Amino acid sequence: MNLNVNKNTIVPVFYQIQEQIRKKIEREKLKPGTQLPTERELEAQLGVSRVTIRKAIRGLITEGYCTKRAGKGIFIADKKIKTDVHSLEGTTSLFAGLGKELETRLISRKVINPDARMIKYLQLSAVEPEEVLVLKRLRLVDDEPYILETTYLPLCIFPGMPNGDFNGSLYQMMDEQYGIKPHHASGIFNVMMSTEEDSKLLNVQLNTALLVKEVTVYTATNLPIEINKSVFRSDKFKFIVNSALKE
Amino acid sequence: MNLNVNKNTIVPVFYQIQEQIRKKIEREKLKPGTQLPTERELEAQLGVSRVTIRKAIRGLITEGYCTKRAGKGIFIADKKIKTDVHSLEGTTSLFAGLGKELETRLISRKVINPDARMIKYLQLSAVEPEEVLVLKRLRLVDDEPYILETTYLPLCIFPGMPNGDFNGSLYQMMDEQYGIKPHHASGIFNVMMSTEEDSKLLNVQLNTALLVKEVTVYTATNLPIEINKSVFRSDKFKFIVNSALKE
DNA sequence: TTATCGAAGTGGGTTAACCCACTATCCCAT
DNA sequence: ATGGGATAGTGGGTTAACCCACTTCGATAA
Repeated sequence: MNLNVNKNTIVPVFYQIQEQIRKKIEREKLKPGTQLPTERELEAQLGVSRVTIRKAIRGLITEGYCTKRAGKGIFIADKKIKTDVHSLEGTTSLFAGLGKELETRLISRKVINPDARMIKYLQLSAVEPEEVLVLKRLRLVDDEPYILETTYLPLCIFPGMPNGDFNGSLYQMMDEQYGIKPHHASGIFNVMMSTEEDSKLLNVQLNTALLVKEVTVYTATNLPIEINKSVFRSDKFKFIVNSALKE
Repeated sequence: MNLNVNKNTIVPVFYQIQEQIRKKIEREKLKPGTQLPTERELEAQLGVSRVTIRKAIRGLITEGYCTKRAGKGIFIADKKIKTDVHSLEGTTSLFAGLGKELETRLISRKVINPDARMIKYLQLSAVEPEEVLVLKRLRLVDDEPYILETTYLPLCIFPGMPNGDFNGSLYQMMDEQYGIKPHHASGIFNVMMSTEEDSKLLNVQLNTALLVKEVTVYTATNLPIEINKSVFRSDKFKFIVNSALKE
């Protein structure tokens, strides 16, 4: 690996290692898919403790440069997919555009009574709120999970929806079966650490940094039709921003 | 603090602690500004090692729930500012709208020869590229750093710019002195770990997760006038997304 | 009174050692 | 030939101990 460490400096050892590996990846001296030496090998080669090695790698994982898998090893991550932070219907069509085949796997479907937050964003009746269909779907490419998407759909707008087949494009289904077209959306974008469930489904280590986009989707007439929470693996995505400055 | 830990489970101890504190913050049982017990106190109270405590807190810091300061302690972070991922000119006006006084501190100004990336994005001459003014500016509120902004301005468009005063709104200056108005922008949005310089300037620990927006700004006639790289403290900001779906 | 220094307390970094869960492989019994 | 189980190797988690840098604040000295 050709790394070296200077202990007679204020710069933390874990940081020195992290930066050297990062630079090798950026300069493409380490290519996607390459396996790094094992933690115990790096420990011996560099003469530092395993804890320090792991601290160095953890930062690289947060930024999406590396992935780890217990029992297997540490690997250089593939290049990130650029996705537009705006385009929502993109999820299905984005991957088609990239020539990648997107698989959608339904994790769970249930009908629930909405909480205060959903009532507010979906503009449901405060007195007798309609039920909401909650879909949790995993988006995968080549059997590797990319996005965990949770969708909240008011049943008053989509009656009979709970019996649908959710392995295709949801927006196509809305259009074909209900004549409803999503038009615009607003919401927030943030960083979170993976929970146990996220980790299992997205096949990442517990407590990995993930990117979350949570938006309310409206029709052209400003009728809210969906709350969409998408959790993106940070080693798989970077986000494109296209802004028009306000007047 | 009223935390407890169960060691007879597969769920990692650090994660149990992290989740309990997170929930207390979300339920507002722990309010912004509150100081948490010291690492050594938590260690004693919970009967776990200090390393485990620190691992738990680190996740909360990445998500922006907590901040730490050597010599001082661990604190619950203030609520995040919601900022529109679109509006660029916002930086100065956003804070005005929030009733917060934004201070801009010039960190460095230099004139450089652009590299290949800048030539491409600023559409400079490939043969004899014009020089570029690089401004690094820190944006602060109440003496607390919020954003580290690096701006690349082609001197062919802004002659004489290097002698300006950069403690106000840059876009106002462009308009008043050069008659140039930013109109739209495009670029990427991502997560990164703080470098040594970032950490010092933004007053966060080395290797803290930060949010980066890097865009090229254009006039209404599609003339590129600026590359803007803004590094946001993840404990200070969440980002608003407003999308119009494409046809 | 004021400036300075140092002690105490905070988080930051590192180590060596240990046990566990997950993965792959290989060998053996069927 | 094949299924199953032991085994070795990977990362995941945790501990106790140590030293360091930064902050605070009080005691001391000018």
